[in-house]
Amino acid sequence: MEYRFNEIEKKWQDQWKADKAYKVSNESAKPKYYVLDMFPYPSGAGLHVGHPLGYIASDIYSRYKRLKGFNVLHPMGFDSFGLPAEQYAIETGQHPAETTKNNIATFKAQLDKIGFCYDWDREVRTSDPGYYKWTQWIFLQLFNSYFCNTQQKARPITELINKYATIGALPRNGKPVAGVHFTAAEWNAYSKKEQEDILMKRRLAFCAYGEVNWCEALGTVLANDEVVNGVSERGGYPVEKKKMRQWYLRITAYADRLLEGLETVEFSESMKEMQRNWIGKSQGAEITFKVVNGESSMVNNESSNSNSSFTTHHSALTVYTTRPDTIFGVDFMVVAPELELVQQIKSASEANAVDEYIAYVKSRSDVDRMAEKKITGCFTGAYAINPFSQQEIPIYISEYVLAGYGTGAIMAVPCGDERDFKFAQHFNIPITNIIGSHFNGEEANATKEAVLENSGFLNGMQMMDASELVLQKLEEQGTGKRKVNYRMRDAGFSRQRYWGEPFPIIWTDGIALPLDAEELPLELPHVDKYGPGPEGEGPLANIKEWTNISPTQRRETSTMPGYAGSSWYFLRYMDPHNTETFCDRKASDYWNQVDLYIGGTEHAVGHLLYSRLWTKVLFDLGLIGYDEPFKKLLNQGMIGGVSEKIFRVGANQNDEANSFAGHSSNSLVIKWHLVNNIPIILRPDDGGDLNYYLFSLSADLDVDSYETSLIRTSLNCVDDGILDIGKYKLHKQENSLHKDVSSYEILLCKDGYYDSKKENWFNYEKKPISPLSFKTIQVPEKMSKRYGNVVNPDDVVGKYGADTFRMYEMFLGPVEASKPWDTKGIEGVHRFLRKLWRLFNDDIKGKVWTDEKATDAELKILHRTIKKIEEDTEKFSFNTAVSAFMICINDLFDVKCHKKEVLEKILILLVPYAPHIAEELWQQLGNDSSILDAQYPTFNPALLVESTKEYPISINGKVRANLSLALDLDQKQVEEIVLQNDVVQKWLEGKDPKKIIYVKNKMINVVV
RNA sequence: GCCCAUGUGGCGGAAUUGGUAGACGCAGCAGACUCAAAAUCUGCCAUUCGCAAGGGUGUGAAGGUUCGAUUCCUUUCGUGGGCACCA
Repeated sequence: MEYRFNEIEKKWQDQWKADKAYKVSNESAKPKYYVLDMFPYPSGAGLHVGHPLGYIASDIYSRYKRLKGFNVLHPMGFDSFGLPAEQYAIETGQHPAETTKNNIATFKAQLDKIGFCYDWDREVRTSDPGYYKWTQWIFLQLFNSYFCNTQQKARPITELINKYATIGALPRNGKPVAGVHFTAAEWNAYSKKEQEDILMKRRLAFCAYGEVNWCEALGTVLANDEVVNGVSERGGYPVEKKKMRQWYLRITAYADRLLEGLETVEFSESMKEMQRNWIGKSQGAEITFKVVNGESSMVNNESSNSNSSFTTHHSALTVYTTRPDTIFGVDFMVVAPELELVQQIKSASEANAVDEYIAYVKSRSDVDRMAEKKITGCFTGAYAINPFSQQEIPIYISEYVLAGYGTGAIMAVPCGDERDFKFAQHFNIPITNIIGSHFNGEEANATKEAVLENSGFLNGMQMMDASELVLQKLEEQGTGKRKVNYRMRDAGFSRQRYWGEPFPIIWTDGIALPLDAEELPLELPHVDKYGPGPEGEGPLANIKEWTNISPTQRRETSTMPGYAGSSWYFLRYMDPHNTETFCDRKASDYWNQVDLYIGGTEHAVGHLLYSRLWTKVLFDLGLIGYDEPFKKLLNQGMIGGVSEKIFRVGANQNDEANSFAGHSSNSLVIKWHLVNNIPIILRPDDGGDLNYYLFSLSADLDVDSYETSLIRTSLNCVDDGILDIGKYKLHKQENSLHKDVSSYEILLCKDGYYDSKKENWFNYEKKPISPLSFKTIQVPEKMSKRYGNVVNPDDVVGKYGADTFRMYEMFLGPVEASKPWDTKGIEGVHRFLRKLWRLFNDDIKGKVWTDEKATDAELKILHRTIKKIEEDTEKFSFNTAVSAFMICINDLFDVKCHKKEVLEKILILLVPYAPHIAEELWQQLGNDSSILDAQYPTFNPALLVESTKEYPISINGKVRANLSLALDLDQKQVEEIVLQNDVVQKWLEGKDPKKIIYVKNKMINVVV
């Protein structure tokens, strides 16, 4: 009987489904274990072989834990709201709900073929009304909460209202500031709208006008982490700054707790570091400088509610610095051009220049700014007064200072800051050196270890100590205070799109009123057109009857971003069908934190921070019992694709007269399609006729002198690294604008080696080459439909079976490592499974397993394997576990062991990795119950105890001999035996050894 | 520029945490079985000198600590990832 994996896998997948073998209960006497995968976005392209890597790892661990006696929750679902479905809808008119449904069906079919142990009864889809009802509900909890600074946690907003109505909002010390502080009486006298506006500034989900990343092409705003290098992460469209009313989550309030929480979870160091960088906490000081205007036209306006934190009059300029110790080195000030303050301090004589400069800055997009980092700026005509030296310091504006960070203004210390230094040079501002020889006048030196000079009362002090003293003085004078700053901004939470959760908010007379919980879910209305609405609003604004409830009531027309649904999905799995609450407290208490979370690093700052935030808020409000969602995070690497590339040769740089000379590499693409006899040059296989190449060009062509570039072929045209020219021509014909390919010549080139860095060939060796065999060049590249290098797991599973596929993906290397997919090695894993099969069944003889008693040697093989597999699985070292299985089967073959006593234990070890074959052979051994619930074998150390050890004997650290010695020998006995050894004698050359090192059970080293 | 990883045969990768470098697999070579192929099995497989016995060299590079270093330290180079006018 042979190993017919297709039949076996189908049979058991059906059986397990019928038996509900993966059904998980919330009631169990067993200890719980929660294994979670980052659920996929169901894209139209389906799964490729890279996706399941993490799923396989989590599946192995889940099954392992189950065998170990745990009640294991291992669910799967779909993050099914999002941009691509909507883009597709715009293009094709198909409703996102429809395409999403189809895509999910494809995904599920693909996943099921791999044999995962998901409890599909717990599946969640973020776009289901039954699911997003609770996303909306949690949003309302955020809306109805504020962050209490004394308790450092979220509290119901009603508590704040109570406080305002009874005691008001008064400063803890200092004078009340208008617009910020008020008494209870004042509060009670405010209009409803005024009260709501004040409350909005405290809500955890709030609405505000702010600069957002507006993407015109996508017709929506994007969160900071969705913008990469000034363009949208999805699609790569330009992004501009725009002031709009947006919803936000007040994640900045949780900055400290998000940082502290990292200490309590097992994430990789790099992952934690990324989150820390994103939060970007820094400690420093806010220092207030008095401002004098050049023409002394002092302004005296009330402070505005801009994003600067000005609380005093505009006769002052507050800056944020992490280096208060450099206060005497301040040679100028720089204010962000966007700040309103600029208008108030600019002097009459400079006003024109200032306005011109501001107009210039506005004209520049983020992309421009990043592309060319020019030094630009403009003097305002105003001066600031140094609070210690009382010196007048000129105030400039420049785009290098960001309005959104700190106070939007800096004190510039050119001797200690590179940017300040360059700015000073550019505008010829004299530089004060406060760090003596540390500053060479050529470039700034940001040292923290200098002794201060030219620094008034700080002279002679270490910078570190000076910081503290300056802070104290500032506080005494009331001109500054300690201040912690964060780079992180509040998270933009609205999108001008259709395919997302609608906000359960109705605008009434400009007040955002939440829906009642009973009115949820607020379902997405049906639309016919997905185009944007008027004035930058989303498609929902086009449906008047839905949007305009009454003359005074209007629905919110933006929808929630992609990360809304994924911020809490791990909770819904615990209690997916509950219609009363998002997740019953009993269920979330039972399953508690996710014990193991597996997913890619691409979500390091987005999804992980947001779900950590939501968890903390839910915890603060007493809705769940823990404030970190994920106990341990394992990052799987990305499996990349490999593109099969060939060379195209362009113009000969030296020979103008050549038939294809004179084309720049840019025009090559076109020329290649248009001009006859432009060669595609392929790296040829070994063997064949070198002259063919020279002959066909009838010239002594040196490829090195030509522009060469790599072009992709399609995987379909390549078999085992050899290009099929016929298929390739056909492929080109189908995909080319110019259907006539008859003129394309494919030529051979001398062999050489390929330098991937320079994308060029070097060092041609004169090897004979074959005119008929064309090797392609394999270049690792992202797996993408566009590149034609996608490998579908269905194909691999069809050819080798799910068990082989699972084990092979693990065998490729450590799960955390990124690597390109390469099908070549899969044969080895497949051979292993067939070999395992032959321990039970012979192709000719049929059943070969026996009931005989196992020998000690056989038990030793078994228990060595139990130990190794268990250890490796525990530490997620799945690649070495697979190799341990191979060693075990090889060993059992060597001793011809076909004994059930040994084999059935091996099968249990194998279940997590290759469940189908394990179950099949388990049943063949005569077991009635499923192997999925078998008991994990226990390792018996007694069986592996050895009495002797084959020691390597080294002389001066180099192994020269091996010697089998009893383990209970002491140093002296060992020395005697070792010295009698012939090889040792030879190396000693009659001398006495200086020293003999004997490490029990390890090695022996003789020092001569 | 800053931060974090990482570097081992033709290839993917092992190495019990300082103790026989290259497990396991792929590819390759030689052989067995077969009319043949597939499948399977056996042997070889870092490099170099040597008929062999046996030596030399070798974990990106250069130093150091140690009886002994892929592992620890210093310097340096390459690759990958993250952040990037964040004051």
